[in-house]
Amino acid sequence: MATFIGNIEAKADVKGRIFIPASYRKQLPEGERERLVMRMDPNNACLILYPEGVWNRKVADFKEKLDEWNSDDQMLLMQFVSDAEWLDIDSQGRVLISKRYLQQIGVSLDVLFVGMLDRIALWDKAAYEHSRLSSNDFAKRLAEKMMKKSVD
Amino acid sequence: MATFIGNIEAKADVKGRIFIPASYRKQLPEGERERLVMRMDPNNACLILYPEGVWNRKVADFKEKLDEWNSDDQMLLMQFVSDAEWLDIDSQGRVLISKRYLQQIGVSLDVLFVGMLDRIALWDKAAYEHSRLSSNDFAKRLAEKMMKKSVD
DNA sequence: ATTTAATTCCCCACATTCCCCCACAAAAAA
DNA sequence: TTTTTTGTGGGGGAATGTGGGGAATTAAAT
Repeated sequence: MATFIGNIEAKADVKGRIFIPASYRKQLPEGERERLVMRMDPNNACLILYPEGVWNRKVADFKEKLDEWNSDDQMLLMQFVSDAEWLDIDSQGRVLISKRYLQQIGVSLDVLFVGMLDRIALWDKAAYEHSRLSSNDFAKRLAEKMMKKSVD
Repeated sequence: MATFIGNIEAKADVKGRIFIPASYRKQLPEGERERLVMRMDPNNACLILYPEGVWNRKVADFKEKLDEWNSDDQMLLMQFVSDAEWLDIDSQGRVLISKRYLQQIGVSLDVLFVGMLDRIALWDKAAYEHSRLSSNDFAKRLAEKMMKKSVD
C-alpha cells in the first residue's frame, strides 16, 4: 500500500485547479489514478484526499460498525459521507476543487500537500504553517503519546 | 540489523546530489538499497536517513499508538510524517536532496555522515563541529544519564 | 422564456525541473 | 601495472507543473 509522506507546495490556478504532485500520483495503485475522494476535515481547516481503495475500506468499516436500523448511526454516516465528493483527475494530472471547498479551507492560491501515510491532506499554505505545533510542543506531546519511547 | 557507526565526509555537488558512502550502503539489507527515507530533525540542524525497514517499523508503531479518529493524534502524525521524504538512490549510489532541505541544515557542499546505529545523520560539516559538546560536558552529561538507570 | 453570468470541463501549448545515462577521475585491490 | 570499486560531473530528453482559450453545463437575473 502507498505511504504518502512529506509536504509539497503547489498552486491553485484561478479556476481552482490543483496539480496532484507526481510523486504522490505515482504511488496510487494501478487503476486508481483516475480519481480520488475528497473530504472536509471536520477538525482542521484542510481537505483530506483518499485513494479509492482506502476510501472503500473506510466505508466498509462504517457499514460494519454502524447499525443500519439505528437512526443515530445513520445520521453519523450521512454526515460523514455528505462532506465528501469524487474528484476526477484530468489529463494533466490536476483536480478541480469547487469554490466552496476552497473557501472553507481558506485557500489563497498557495496550497500544501501533506502526506498522512494512507491519505493526503490539502492545506492552505499559510494556514498550515499556523497550525503546526512548535517543535518543543510537538516533541513533548509525541513523546507522551508514544509512551516515553524515543521517537526520532 | 545494520549498525551504523563512525563519521564520513562527503561532498554535495551543485545539483544537490550526495554520494552515500559505500561502507554504509553495504550495510543496508539486501533489497533496501534502492531508497531511503530522509527526515528533518526538528531539534538539530541535520537530516536523518532511515533504511526502509527501520522507517516502516516506526510507522507501524505510530499507527498502533495513535488513534485515527482523534484529531490531536492525527496532527502529531502529520507533523512527524510531513518533514520526511523518500530518497531514491541513483545508479551511482547517490541521493538527490532538494534545495530546501539542504538549506535548512545549512549545507555548503561539505557534509558529514554520522552513524547512529539503526539510522544515519547527515550534517553540514562545519555545523556539526560547532554543535558538538566539549569533551568535558560530554563526559559529564553522559555519566549523569547512565547512572540514574535503569527504571523504565 | 430569454439573457447573462458563473462554473465546470476538455483541449492545446510552453517553460522548467528532474532524472536517466554516459563518461571519467581517484582510490583501492589484485 | 592493470583491474575493480568508489566517488564526481554534466548533457539532453522526458516528465512535471502552469497557464489560457473556449465549449458545455448550470445557476441567477430580468
